[in-house]
Amino acid sequence: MEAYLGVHDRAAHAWHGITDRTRVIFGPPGHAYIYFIYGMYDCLNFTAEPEGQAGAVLIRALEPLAGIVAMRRRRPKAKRVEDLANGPGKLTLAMGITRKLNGADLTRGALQVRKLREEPAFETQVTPRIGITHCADWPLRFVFAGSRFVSR
DNA sequence: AGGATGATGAAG
DNA sequence: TTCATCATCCTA
Repeated sequence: MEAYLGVHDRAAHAWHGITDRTRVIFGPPGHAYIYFIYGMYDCLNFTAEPEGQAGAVLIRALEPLAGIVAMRRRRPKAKRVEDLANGPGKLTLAMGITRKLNGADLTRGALQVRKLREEPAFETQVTPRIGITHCADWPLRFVFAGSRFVSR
């Protein structure tokens, strides 16, 4: 995952201020911000700041723990389980997440974030963000060190 | 290394 | 109304 900080972060969509697109980033925390990119892909973020402030976390990858058969069906090009959701566009494809869920409350409804059943077996490592041009060296990317499921 | 593919925001 | 840009993925 990667953090995007808001109006002072040139790499963040919220850098432009409140627009039709960025409205939910300025809304209450715990909601889904989903945007369309490169004419083809949706990317999933969680809003993470109080209402009125901008800040969100881009979910770049995940380790499939359930629903793997359905994920394989949605991503026939992925041969290995590691390739099902090891990128922000791949992740939304594998999960069947689209912009229809933009603004959804993550504490209830179709798309929910739950606590892990057990603590992850990895250390969290902080690195620069990837795939951007502005502020690319800011240490705002958080990965499980050594996990086979992180994005490139 | 380059193409697919279209919304977004800013400028004119 | 145009234009550059883009928090990507895939094939080569």
